[in-house]
Amino acid sequence: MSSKCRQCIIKRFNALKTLTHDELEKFSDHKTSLIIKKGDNLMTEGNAINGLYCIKDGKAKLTKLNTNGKEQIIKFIKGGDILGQRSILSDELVGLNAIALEDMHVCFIPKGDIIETIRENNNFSLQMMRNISHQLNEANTSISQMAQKPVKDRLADTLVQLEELFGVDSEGCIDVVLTREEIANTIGTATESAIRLLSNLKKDGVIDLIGKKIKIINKNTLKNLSEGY
Amino acid sequence: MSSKCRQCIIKRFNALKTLTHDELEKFSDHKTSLIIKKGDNLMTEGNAINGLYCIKDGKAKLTKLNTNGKEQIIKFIKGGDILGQRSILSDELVGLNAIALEDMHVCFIPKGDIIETIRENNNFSLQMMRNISHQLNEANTSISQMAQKPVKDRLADTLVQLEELFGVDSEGCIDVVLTREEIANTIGTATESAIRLLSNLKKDGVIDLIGKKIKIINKNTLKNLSEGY
DNA sequence: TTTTAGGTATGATAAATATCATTAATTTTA
DNA sequence: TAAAATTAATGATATTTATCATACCTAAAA
Repeated sequence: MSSKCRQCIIKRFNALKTLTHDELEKFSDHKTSLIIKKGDNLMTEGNAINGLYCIKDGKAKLTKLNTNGKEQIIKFIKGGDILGQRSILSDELVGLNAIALEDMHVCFIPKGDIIETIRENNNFSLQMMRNISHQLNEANTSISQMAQKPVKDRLADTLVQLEELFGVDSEGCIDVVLTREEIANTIGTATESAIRLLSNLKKDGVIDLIGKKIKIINKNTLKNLSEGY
Repeated sequence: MSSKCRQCIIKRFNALKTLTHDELEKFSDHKTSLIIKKGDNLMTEGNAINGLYCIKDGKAKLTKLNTNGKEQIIKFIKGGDILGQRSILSDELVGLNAIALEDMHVCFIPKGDIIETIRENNNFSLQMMRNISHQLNEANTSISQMAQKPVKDRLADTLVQLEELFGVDSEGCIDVVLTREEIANTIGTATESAIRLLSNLKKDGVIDLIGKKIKIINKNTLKNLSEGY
């Protein structure tokens, strides 16, 4: 069941690709494989974390609970992604909730092994830094967009990004199932507003709505909308 | 004029404190001291960066130019801060403009020395990671607040944060001079809206406005406002 | 299968925020 | 110092977005 890290495909996509044979063996020996059910938390805001999660399969939303009780979705993750680096590196509490959008297969690698590897393998730590730095850049862009762009533009941008991240299914729909509320919580608006704007985009022939699924018909129009045109 | 890094006070505040005697000497030999005039750019969005800036003295705003042409202020920095880590670590172009809010004294340390030190001094790179990770956490919080909180709450929060960051002058005013437009660009609203809300806060006796300077009279009320009460 | 609940959709209305216009104050420049 | 330019302030109005109400649809539960 629980296979070797050395053979895991996800190590191709991230900092794990810099690991030596011995380091991979160490991770293999110490790792735990777990299944996270849809709706369950992989990480919880404010908790301590004692390891790194490697997402083998499945999708999750990273959220923050606001003082007004509303959920803000900060980011989406999928197979190949690594979770928990930020908290481990800064030695701070977890800042985000990670909630499974569908059943997930995940490996957990204990903190000790990670810290040891950071200290010993320069390429690994450099790759981690690169990753976090990239995320910081994305976050800064997000701040700017949230602060300055109207809801309609943010929705258009989010749809384009979701398609790029998750791809499309056999019918050409964005390959992730989100409730309208989750879409609203991503762009930072009321659920009804998100629904209304989606309906408008459908009416204009820019997207199609098939149940919960969304199909982008005219990506260029969406891209223009996201920049305010 | 251009003193030794070893004696520089700012090394106490950040990753530089982990440097060895020899590393500090190396930095000292290669560094350039420069003076940035108020309004000048220290870094420019989209440019490559070939070193790290240590802020010895002065204040700057870190901004992003939106597609609609508006400036969004992402962060403020001051003496003791380091600039450019993110771009150097991720080997990406600079993501933010750094614009001096007053005349600044800055040291520039070439990229080569930084990369070398990252590879050789584990504590240094760990400290850098810690810093970036912390910034990422702050950025995520910012996203959530921008997306979910009304302008009034964001203004209240910003005022509290500015006072915590820059402290107060001899008259008890927040010790940084910002135009109303810059305040608006920080919280992501129209200049007139920011002005109006500041006027309201003054009318309610929560703050005082003395020219461009702002004095917080009731910090608790501001903190409550920032959480929507 | 009927019932129930959660999610989606849409109208009506209220509240928040932006824009436009104008004046006043302040700072910069000549 | 006077004139010009920038910044601040405030009213009037338009636009955006949220909230409330209700209906409809879909999927799970009894």
